Amino acid sequence: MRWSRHDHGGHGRAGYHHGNLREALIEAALALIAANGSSGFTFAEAARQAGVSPAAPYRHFRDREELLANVAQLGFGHFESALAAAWNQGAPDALTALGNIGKAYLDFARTQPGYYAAMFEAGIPLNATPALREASDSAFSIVRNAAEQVIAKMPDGKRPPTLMVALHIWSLSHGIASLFGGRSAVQRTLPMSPEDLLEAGVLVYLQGLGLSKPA
Amino acid sequence: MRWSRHDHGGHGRAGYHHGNLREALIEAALALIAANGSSGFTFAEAARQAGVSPAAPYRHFRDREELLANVAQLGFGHFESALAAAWNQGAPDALTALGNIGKAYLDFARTQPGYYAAMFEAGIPLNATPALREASDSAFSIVRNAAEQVIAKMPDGKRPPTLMVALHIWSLSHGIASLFGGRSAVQRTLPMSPEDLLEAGVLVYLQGLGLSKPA
DNA sequence: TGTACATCAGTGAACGCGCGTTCACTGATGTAC
DNA sequence: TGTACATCAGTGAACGCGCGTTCACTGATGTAC
Repeated sequence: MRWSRHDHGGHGRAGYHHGNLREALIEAALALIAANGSSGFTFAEAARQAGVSPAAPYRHFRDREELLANVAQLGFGHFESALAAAWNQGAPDALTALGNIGKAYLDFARTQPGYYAAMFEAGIPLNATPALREASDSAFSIVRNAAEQVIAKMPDGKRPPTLMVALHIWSLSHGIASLFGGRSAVQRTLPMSPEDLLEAGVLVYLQGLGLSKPA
Repeated sequence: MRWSRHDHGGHGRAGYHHGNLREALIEAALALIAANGSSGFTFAEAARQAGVSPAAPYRHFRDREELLANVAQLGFGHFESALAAAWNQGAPDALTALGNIGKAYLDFARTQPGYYAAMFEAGIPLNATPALREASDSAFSIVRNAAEQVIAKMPDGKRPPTLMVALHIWSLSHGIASLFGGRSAVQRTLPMSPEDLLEAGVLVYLQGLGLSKPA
């Protein structure tokens, strides 16, 4: 956290102006959502954590929902990066890399519960903002692109629709994350890790498409 | 809605005792959740809709969460019935019947948004109540049993673990329902219906297991 | 470089609201005799 | 069949609370000249 240039050392805010309030509010919201779920976040509490009066947030966000939408949008950005890193341009091979995307999905749900809840559980419509929709689409396009490259290796006549495959992978990952990942309250107990469950599911699915892992 | 025996015709409640308050509160909660999401339900409003003072619900539920847990439990009961009906004892054949379970899953999410949200989105831990856990387990066992019967037709050495298959089907259904089903706020637009997406996914998956639909 | 001034990003007090929960109470119901 | 009484399932008033939001305001910043 950075304060305005009038900060006089470690005593917290010194200046009248915060200097970084917008980001501080987003961080506070993130922490609150991670701790208490998406409904356990209030505008007032976020202001309090940022060390600012309850009216101050209105200089930066129209209302509570606009702040939430911003958190979700940022979340999709990080999500996209995480998925892209997992894909790693298809290395070592497309099938393995696609599996890594699934693992990254679960990993994100677990390690970024604040973002994840804002993105998928807060009830914010994806088209609340054009930017939000774009961020979400970009993240999805990583999966779509991965599916495309996996499919490209199939014999010509047997290629399934890219979008469908991408949606299946996404949905399976999302379902497993929702039901067993995160430390969501639903928590059904499992005889295997969510990661293993997902990996096995993706393998079976790809086999059904006529693909199997290279030895 | 039935009132106490002191009801004197269509004028609403007449007696001092409601006679059916517990059920009326559950119905009110259900309607509120369906209309406003799981967080848009309050104890006070439920009491109001049941035509009763705000203190009355405490005669039947310890607190808001206990009422929610009851709604979720009832929901799992209806869910189980719906899945069992879709399975229809494996008719006409196990593979088709398994697909029908998936469709019933989506159908339930869409037509019973109140129950669905209480069950999966309200953040009620499954072990809030032993009865809740049991209701949830019973519903899942329908899928597990269906998977078992599908697998039973496979050649001896190639049978995958029943539980794993059941979890994959459940997860894929749940993921599609969460992302594209219901009239949830996440609503990504699709080039196909959620039902078709799920059916295709299940088919590919089963093919990956070495099964294909009988002609 | 200095000064006047517009703009920006905060303050803090106040509002109305609805919520969850409690309390002593009371009307209605059911049961023992 | 009637009466006394325990129990049950409501009432309604009140509480403290935190929220979202507004308002007129003011200190700090940046810019024109």
